[in-house]
Amino acid sequence: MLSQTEENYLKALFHLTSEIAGKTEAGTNELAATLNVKPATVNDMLKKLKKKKLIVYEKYGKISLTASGKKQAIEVVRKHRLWETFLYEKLEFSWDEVHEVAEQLEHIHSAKLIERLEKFLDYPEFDPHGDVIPNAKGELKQQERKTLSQVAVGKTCKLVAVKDNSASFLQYVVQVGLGLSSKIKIVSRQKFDGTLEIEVNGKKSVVSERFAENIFIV
Amino acid sequence: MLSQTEENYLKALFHLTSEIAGKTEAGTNELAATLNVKPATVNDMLKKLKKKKLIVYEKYGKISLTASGKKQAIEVVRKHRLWETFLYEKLEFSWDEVHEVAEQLEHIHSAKLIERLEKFLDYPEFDPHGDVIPNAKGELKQQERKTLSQVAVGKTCKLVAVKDNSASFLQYVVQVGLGLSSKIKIVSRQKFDGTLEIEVNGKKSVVSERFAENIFIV
DNA sequence: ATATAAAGTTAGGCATACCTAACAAAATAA
DNA sequence: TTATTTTGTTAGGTATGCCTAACTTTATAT
Repeated sequence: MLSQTEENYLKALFHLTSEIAGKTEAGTNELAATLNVKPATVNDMLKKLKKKKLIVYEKYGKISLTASGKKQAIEVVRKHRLWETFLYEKLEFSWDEVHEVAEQLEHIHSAKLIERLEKFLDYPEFDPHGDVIPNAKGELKQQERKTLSQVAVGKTCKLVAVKDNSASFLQYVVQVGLGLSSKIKIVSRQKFDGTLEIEVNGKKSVVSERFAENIFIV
Repeated sequence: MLSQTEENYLKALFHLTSEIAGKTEAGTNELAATLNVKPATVNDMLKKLKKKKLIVYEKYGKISLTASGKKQAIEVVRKHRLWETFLYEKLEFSWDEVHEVAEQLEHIHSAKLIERLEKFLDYPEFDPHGDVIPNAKGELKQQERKTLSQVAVGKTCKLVAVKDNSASFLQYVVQVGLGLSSKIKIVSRQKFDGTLEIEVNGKKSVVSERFAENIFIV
């Protein structure tokens, strides 16, 4: 049985290596930043997780999940999203309140509890944030993703991944105020070259069609 | 914020010093047995809890909860019993499955969660075991207890406390197969002297009226 | 009243999960 | 290509919560 901490490491690795499309490996510092601990602490845990065959990792190398590690990470994600759905739909929590409590609830160990909770919620497919809830077999229905370039003017969508992985592109993404789960509103589109005006957290930006083709949204 | 372990110590102390009527203090070994740890471990924790002013305790002395400690213990009990009710009523857990999972759920920290859960369950007064659920203020409605001698023939009741605290009596109680929460069925009563025939876990015993007057039931 | 048993305490250890400080390797920039 | 920055590692330390073994105090029994 994994500790809460181990589960959190696996979950963070899962998000770092699969939600941002294309990236299949993560680094020590990156993981440390995600978990709000120091790189030295992560290093300790990497050795432990490797010994348990939950990650693939060599000294000074990149980190990725093994099949076993990924399976357990997805189970945690599944629990998290089911609990978020419960809090939102049954206990009338607001969109922004569910996450923190679900962070705790996701670590409750009981297969029957999750099975029954899922049934009680009538087998939801998406959590309150629109993220896919993995099924009991750990299958993550691939969200059919469109790119930002395909969204109609006036619509709002959510960033779920980026296609290009280069530093220059990612820095650009950050500069526009975007990140995973950012809500993007399409303000206007130029017929000439597909240039978009978008709005993110009240801030408007103009981006090229090529940029938009590299943003996966839902 | 208390750790899960600290919460478990307070909860155990609460049960040891208030559920068995009359007893207001507990001992190190007793607490160790309840928590399935060694007395030395309990000793460490006692120092910690004392420093936090959650318990009253002197070296080689008996242990009891301070007002603050009791309040926090009751909060844990409240959470536990609300979760048990949720599992039983909403997720169709059986009577004997709820406890283990509630042991985990009771440690989730979120005032709003418990508030909303209680509302969702429509402010239940008793958990699936018939135990009183403390309200949000930590008030434990005193269960009006009858004694075993007042129960009608054919009825089944639950032992919640004993009146007499002597070793001879308690040993007798154990000998009859009774303990806290035992279910007792009244098989027959002699008109002559109130002698009862009772059934506990399928085992029948004959006890005197005086014995029955010393057993609190619900 | 004293011997024995039970209850409680202390010292020293261990694993987990965190830290800082110093260092080593790899990536980036001049 | 060498200097610098970034990234990653190691060693040694901390607090929590558990342990065993040895000891002390209190309670019980003769």
